[in-house]
Amino acid sequence: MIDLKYLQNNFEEASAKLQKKGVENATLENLQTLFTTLKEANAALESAKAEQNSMSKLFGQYMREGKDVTELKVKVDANKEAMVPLQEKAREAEEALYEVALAVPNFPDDSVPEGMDEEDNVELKRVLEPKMFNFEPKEHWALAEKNGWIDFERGVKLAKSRFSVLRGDAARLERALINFFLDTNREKGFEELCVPFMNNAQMLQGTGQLPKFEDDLFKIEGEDLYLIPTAEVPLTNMYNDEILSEKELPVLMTGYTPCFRKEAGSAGRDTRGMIRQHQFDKVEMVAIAHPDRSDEIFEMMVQNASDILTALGLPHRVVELCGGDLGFSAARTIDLEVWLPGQNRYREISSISNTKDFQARRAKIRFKDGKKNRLVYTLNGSALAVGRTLIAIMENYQNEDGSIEIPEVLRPYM
RNA sequence: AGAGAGGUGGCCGAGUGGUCGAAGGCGCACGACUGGAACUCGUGUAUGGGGCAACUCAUCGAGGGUUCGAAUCCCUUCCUCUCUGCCA
Repeated sequence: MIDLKYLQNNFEEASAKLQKKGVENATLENLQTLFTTLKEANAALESAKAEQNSMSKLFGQYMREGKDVTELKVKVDANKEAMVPLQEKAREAEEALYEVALAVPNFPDDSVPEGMDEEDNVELKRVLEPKMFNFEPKEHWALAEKNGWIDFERGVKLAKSRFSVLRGDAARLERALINFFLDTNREKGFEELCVPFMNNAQMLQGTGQLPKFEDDLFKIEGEDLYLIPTAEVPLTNMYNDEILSEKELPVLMTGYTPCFRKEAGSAGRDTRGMIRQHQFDKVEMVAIAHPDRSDEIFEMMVQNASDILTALGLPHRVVELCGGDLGFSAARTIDLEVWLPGQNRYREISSISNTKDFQARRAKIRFKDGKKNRLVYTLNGSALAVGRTLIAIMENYQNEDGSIEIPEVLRPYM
C-alpha cells in the first residue's frame, strides 16, 4: 500500500509518479478525500468514546462511594446512543478507504524510465553472444517431441490445458536445475527455505496479490487458502506482522516452489509449448532489507540471476522496465530475458523487483531503528524460472539431429 | 476427525465485571557501586492510530455480543498441548 500521509502532503508529486503507472488523478483525489473523511470520522468517534470512558469511570467511582447514579446513567445512555451513527460512519469510511487504497499500485522509482508498455523498456546490456547455428534451430516443443521430453497431451488429461508432464531426462534436468539454482543462491548468502505451497488470504494481501488479483489465483474450496503464484508470497510473509532488530537485516532467503497461476487474461498467448503454464517450478530470492541498503541488494540479486544464466552458457539481456510495464507492487524492476534461438527472440526468464515499503506496509514488516519502528524494504526476484530455463537449454543446446547437450555445470547434478 | 485443557507484554506468570495497558519474576537498556567485572541497588522497558506537545483512542489469539463499564460473562472461529483415531 502507498503511504497515504505522503499522498496527502505531496499530492502533486505523488500523482505525477503514479501517472507513470497509469493511475488516474481522479482515483488519487478520491483516495485523498476518503482518507480525510476517515480521519474526521475517527476524530469524532474518538472524542465521543473518550467522553464515554470518563463517564464510565465516574460511574464506578459513584458506585464505590454509594452515590446515586440514576442521573449519570441517563447522560451515559444518551452518549452511547449518539455514538452509534458515528461508529457506523467511521466503519464505512474505513471500508471505503481500504477498498480503494489496496488497489492503488506502488510508486515507481524516480529512476524508472517513462513508457507505456514493454516496447518502452530499456535494454541495459547483453551478456553472451547468441550462438550461430549452421541449421535452422527448432522450437522447444518440436525438440520435446523428438526427444520424448514433454508429454503435453497427458498433462492435459491429468489436469487441463496448460498443464504438461516432463519425462525422463527432462524431468531429471528440471530437478538438476532446481538443485543448481538453490546451491548457487545459498553460496551467495541466501538461506534455503522449504515453505507451504498454500498461503492464507492475509499473506496474499501482504504481498499485493489480494484483493485486486484474486482472479489469477487458484483458491482451495472451503478453506482460507490459495495455491501460491510465486514463492515471493511465503518467503516475504515469513516476517508478516513482525518487528526485526536492525542487526538481523538483511534477511536473504531462497526457496524452490511450484507456482500456480490461472493466467486469466492471457487466453491465446503462448498456448503452444511450455512457456506459459498453470503450474511451473521456480527458485526465488527474497530480501528483507534496511531501506538504506536496498539498492545495493537489488544490484546483487540482478547480478546473481545473470551469473546463473552465464554459468549455464545462456545468452541473455538485462532490461529495465518502464513505468507502464512495472508490476503492481514494484517500485523498480529489472527483467532478464534469455535468448531462444528457436523463437528467434529474447523471453523473460527472471524478474527482480524492489517493492520498497509497499509490501512491508501491507504485511506490517518492520525493524527497530533505534527506538522507532520503521518499515523494511522488500525485494524479490527469480533465480530462476525453472521451466523456462529448461526450454532455453533445449533451444540453445540443440544439435542438428534434435539431440540436446547438457550444460557443463549441470553434469554433476545429473 | 473425536474427548479434554489452554491461548495475557521479548519470555515466564498473576489477574474472573470498575482504581488493569495489565502485579510479580526473568531478560534487556541506562545509571550508581568496582581498578574492571559479577553480585547488589536505582530507573526505564508492548504495538498501532489521531493531535504530532499536553493528551487521547484501540489492542490481553481473532471476530461478534451482553453491560454505563470486559483480559474477566456469552457466541463463533483459529491456534497450541494431552489422550484416542488416522496417516507420509
